[in-house]
Parts: sequence; structure tokens; C-alpha cells
Amino acid sequence: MLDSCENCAHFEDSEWSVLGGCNAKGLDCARRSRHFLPGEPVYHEGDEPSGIYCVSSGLIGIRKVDAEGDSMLLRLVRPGQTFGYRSALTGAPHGVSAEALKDARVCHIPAATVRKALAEEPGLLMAFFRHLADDMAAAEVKVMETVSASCRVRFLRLLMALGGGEDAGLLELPVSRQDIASLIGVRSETMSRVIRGIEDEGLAHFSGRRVEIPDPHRLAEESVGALAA
Amino acid sequence: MLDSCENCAHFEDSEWSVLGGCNAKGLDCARRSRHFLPGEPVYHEGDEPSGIYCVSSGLIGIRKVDAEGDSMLLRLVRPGQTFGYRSALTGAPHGVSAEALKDARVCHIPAATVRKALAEEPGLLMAFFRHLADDMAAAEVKVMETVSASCRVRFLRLLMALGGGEDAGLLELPVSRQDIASLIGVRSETMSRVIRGIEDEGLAHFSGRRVEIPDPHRLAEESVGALAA
DNA sequence: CGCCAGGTTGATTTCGCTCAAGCAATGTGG
DNA sequence: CCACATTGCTTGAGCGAAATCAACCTGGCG
Repeated sequence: MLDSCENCAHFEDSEWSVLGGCNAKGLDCARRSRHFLPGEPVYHEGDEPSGIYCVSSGLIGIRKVDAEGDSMLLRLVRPGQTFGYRSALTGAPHGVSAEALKDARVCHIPAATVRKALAEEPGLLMAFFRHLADDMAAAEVKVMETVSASCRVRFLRLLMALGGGEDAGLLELPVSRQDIASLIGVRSETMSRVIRGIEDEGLAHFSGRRVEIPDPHRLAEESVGALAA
Repeated sequence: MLDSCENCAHFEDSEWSVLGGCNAKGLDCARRSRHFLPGEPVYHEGDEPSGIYCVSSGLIGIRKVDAEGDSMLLRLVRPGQTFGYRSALTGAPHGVSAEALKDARVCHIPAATVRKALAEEPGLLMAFFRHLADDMAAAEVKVMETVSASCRVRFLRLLMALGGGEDAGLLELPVSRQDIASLIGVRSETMSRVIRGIEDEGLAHFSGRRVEIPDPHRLAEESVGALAA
């Protein structure tokens, strides 16, 4: 059983790691792994929850569309992370949609199995609570940034976040520029201009989805604020 | 014991209602009620959590300050609602601050009591999970609105939310106009202008904190989008 | 080959911010 | 009781960041 949950490369980081051997076994039997093509939806806003999802490879995007019909990319879900747990645990319909952003393999754990695991292992709910608390903190930061920081600064911060925190001189944009734009809440035309501006200043070099950052330290400085001078 | 938790006017709506009699009793003994003056802080960003708070009267505001130092009012907490539970349950420092917005009475349930109640009544954690899920959904909507809707529309929607959903022809702004502005992420000057515009169109009439809405239906129509005509 | 989605660029407009002043209500100390 | 500061709110003038509208380019693909 090489591809079991316990042998999953990300098992230790996931909420499931709190489960004891017996329940982890049940998890393994009940789960179904499925492949998604780029753009393919996992679930839609308003759908009834059917369980919890776990990304084993690829990339998943969480979207929301507002009353006027325009949609926004709220966050990315990377391999090893779970999603859809909020509705699965509360029973309320999904408030957001999820779709594959590149070729992805996703495990699905049926609601019945989740309920069983929750009942037998109290720590599991706490693990999901922590996950949700982290997401909430990120959402609060996003609200703050959206109102106070320029789109240039928001993009620089996103670059830093994608770069893995500190001094990664080279990184790959995980999604299309349109999606990047949507992620920071700007139009794609504006995204183009911002990127061009950054390119012209030599802060970073963009070719396709490859981004080269000659001086990560300088980029970090610029991303803290709109210091004029 | 007239002012016990079970007799609290809001007990049934709160997370504590899942507790059986015996635990509710413990809750009652351990809690400490305290008065806060307007502007007085309950806790600050970065503070270590010391328990869960419950508003019995008045109004509490949840704020966050960003890197540049400017703060924003993220949400309001009304009588009967709990706050501070996120950090209390995860153990992480508070990511936001809380302060009284008007004279308020707030109960504090110490961390030890919370832990005990959680251990004895598994449903309690789920109740807080639901609360957090609701807050998260609201935060997601806020992100969407902030990027897509004009400040005018955001304010109209806030009015509708404050009005209690549908056709309340008269309502009272719970906080100062500065705070209203902060709540929807605009400058107070802009807030003034938006209010004046709405006043001039006869959509609503403002005097002090009293708002009169002659035609709630029309207001609802305008708040769905920026329909140009 | 023609089409189309993703991306870039330019011209123009608009919304909300900034800076600056003014006003009413409230408080405060002499 | 008055001179004065303070706080909350309003108004005006001007500016600038980002949206909008409109081409246009590019590479991939049927």
C-alpha cells in the first residue's frame, strides 16, 4: 500500500496526523483519489457538502462570485492541504467554489467517514479549528491590505509570500497573470502595468511564469510600504 | 441568582447553550463580569489569550492595525455574542484587538474553565467552529465587496445589514461616523460625501446617528449594484 | 489558415484620497 | 462666565491610482 495516507508525503503536516492507526486505516479505505484537469471544478458555490478534500498534487483555487457576477480568486490550496472542510463540518452549503488550477490529484474523504473519525478522535476537530483560524487570520490581513495598500505593494507582498518567505532569488508563478490579478483584486490590465513597472525598475525580471529576483532584500523593503522619498 | 448565565437574555443563542446543567453551573461560578468605558480596550493585538469574552450589554469593536500603523474596524460584537475565542482555543496570541465602542458589560470566562468545559462537552468546540465559520464567510464577503463595490454601495449594504435585513424604516447607527467609515474601509471625508449624496437623493435621511429610510425597497435595489440606468 | 485566449499597451475617465479650512458641540481651566 | 482647546463632522480644491474602453499582438490549436 504505497499510496496510503500514512505514506503520503504530506501526512505529518495534515490534520489527519492526529488520528491513531486504526482510524487512519479507515481513512485510507474510504478515500477516493481523482484526477482533475486545469479549470475543472471540484465543487460549486451553493453545493451541498459531501466530504473533505485533500490535495495530493497540483494546485486548487478557491473562488467566490459576488452578486454582480464577477468572480475572484480568494486563495490557493497546495499539496498536503485540506479544503472543503468548513461546509463538511458545519453541514452548510459551500460558500465558495473550488477548481483545479493545474493538473491535480485530489483525495475525497466521504462525510460518513469524517463523522466517524470526528466522533472517535476529538483532536481532529481542533486540528480543523486551527486550520480555519489560520485562514481567518489570512482573510483579515487581506481585508486590511486591500483597503490600505496600493496594488503594487500588494503584488510585491504576494511575490514574497510565493517566494517562500525570505531570500529565494528565483520563483515560478503558480497561475496565469489573470488569476494573479484576481488574487490581489485588480484588473489584468493593471497587473500588466504593475509588472512592467517593477521590471523597469529592475526589482524583478519576468519571463512567462518565471520570476527572477536579483535583490530579495530590496524587494522586501519596498513591500513594507509606499515609502516615497 | 438572577444574573446567572442560564438566565442571561442571550443564553440560548450563545455557544454555551450546548453545555449541560452541571457545566453551565461551573461557567457561572468562574465568570467575572466587568464594565468598560467607551474606547477602553479589552485586549490588544499580540496579547496572550486569557479566556473567552461574552458581551452582556453595550457594543464591542474588533480592530486591527496594519504594518503602516493605520487601524481598521473589522466587525462589531453585540450583546449575547462571544469574542476572543479564537486565540483562547488555539493558544496563539490575539491577531486583533477588542475595545468597547460604548458603555459595555462583558463577562470573562477564564481559560482553565474553558478547557474544562471543552473536555467534558465535545459539542462546545463544534459550536465555536460554527461561529468561526460564520465569521470567515463574512470576511470572504467583505474581501469581495471591498474590491468590487463602490464605497457608496458598501455603505448602503451596511445600512441594510444594520437595519436588520429587510424593511426597517428607522434605524440607529451604532457607532460614530468615523468608525462607520473605518468599517467599510474609507476615509471619514468620503463618508461625509457619500452620506450627503444619499441624503440629496432622498434615499435616506440622516440626523445625528438616527437614520430614516422612506423607501427600504428602493434602497435594497440600489445596494445590489451600481446600475447606471 | 483563421480563430481565440492570454497578455500588453495607450487614451481617457472616475472614484476616492490628500490637504486644507471651517463649524458646531463639548469640555476645561482661569 | 468667558477664552480656549479639543473632538466629530462637513466642505472644497486638486490630484493620482486604478478602472474602463479600445486596439493590438502573440502563440497555440483545430
